[in-house]
Amino acid sequence: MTSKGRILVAMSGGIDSTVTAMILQEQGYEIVGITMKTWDYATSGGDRKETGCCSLDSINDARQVAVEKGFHHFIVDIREEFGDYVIDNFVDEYLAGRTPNPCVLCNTHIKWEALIKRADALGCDYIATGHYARIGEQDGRYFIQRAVDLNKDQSYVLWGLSQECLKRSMFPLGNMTKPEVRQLAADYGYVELSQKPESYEICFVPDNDYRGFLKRRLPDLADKVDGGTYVNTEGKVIGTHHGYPFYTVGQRKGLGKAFLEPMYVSEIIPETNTIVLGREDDLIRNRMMVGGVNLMKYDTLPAGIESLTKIRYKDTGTLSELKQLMDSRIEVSFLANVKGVAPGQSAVFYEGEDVIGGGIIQGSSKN
RNA sequence: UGACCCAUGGUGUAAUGGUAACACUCCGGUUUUUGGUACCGUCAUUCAAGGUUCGAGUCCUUGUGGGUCAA
Repeated sequence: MTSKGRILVAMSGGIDSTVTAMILQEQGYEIVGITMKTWDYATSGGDRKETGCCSLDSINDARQVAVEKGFHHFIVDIREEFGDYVIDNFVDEYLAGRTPNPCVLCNTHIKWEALIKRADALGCDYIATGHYARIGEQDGRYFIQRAVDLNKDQSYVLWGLSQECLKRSMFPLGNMTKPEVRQLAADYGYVELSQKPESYEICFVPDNDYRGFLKRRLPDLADKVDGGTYVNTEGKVIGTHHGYPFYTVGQRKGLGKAFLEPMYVSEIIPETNTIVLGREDDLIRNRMMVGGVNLMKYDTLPAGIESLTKIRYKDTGTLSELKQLMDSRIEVSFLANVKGVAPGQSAVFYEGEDVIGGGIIQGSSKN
């Protein structure tokens, strides 16, 4: 077999990772498929469903493709690490009054670490996934670039990857559109797979109800935090809520109480189980502090660098100035107002198509 | 228990005697590898009983339930 090298492909059994494997195989790589078992649906309740990145029940689908296409396939059980890290952090963050993004954590700390280790053990030069993103290189540094298909661009959730990981990662779908990928799947003979609908939820919350997940995880929580107070921006009590962990900054729906106008969660105060509600204008911010920063494109940020900063997954980004502080924090000054800056969510900095880096939002302010 | 005011969806309000409307909540959908946002949509209303009128949320009477003034 004329091989360009051995490559480890993370396969969920879904359309994207399956097509990824087949593209690379066609390009002459020797494929080693790997599927990570991160969570048991059997113990988490809810229906079985596919998800974008971690369709855990599709191990068999992945294996079948490997058999049909004639490459190796391994299953890695990382339930323990996944639980200790991603799920515990998920719960802890909500208890701290923040809004976690488990997919980012999982990519950064679980998925890629496990993949790299396996790649080494299996003698693979590269690892590949079905993410819609690209990788760029400049002055010896590697960085994520947004996908050609902006509708599917997943660069936002990949800001945490280290240089070591990036150096050895490939995203064959980064310059393709979703319709093209579907067509390819059909061309490869996987018609059913090519028509699989997209679906979405946190992979370990299959019923898409994170509040219910928290309650199942912490049986005493609901009673303990029920009956907290809503206050307005003047501090006046205007109602009661079901407990601060069940709300997120910027939230409008689900407040359970009618006010004269739309009200939004403006601030969460875990210490007193208080939620500050404000009008839409009260969500406006133009500065924020980002911690746990991972820089990709630069070793240290050029002074006064401007970036298009995203504060949530589906965000077109806001022009801003970045100022790197000593302790791996970045102070962001937005050049336009942003609304609903939620602590715990990821901030990702873009320069054109390139991801400068990212971090976790710690707090925000106005002027 | 003297006088006066009020009563409309789950909530807050609107409707010269002429098809009961708006906002918020709830629920559903679209979008989305997290949360959330945004957008679309559904359900649902005249306190009760009489009366006047071609026609009553609106006017009259009584009842009920609130509120205000009652040395």
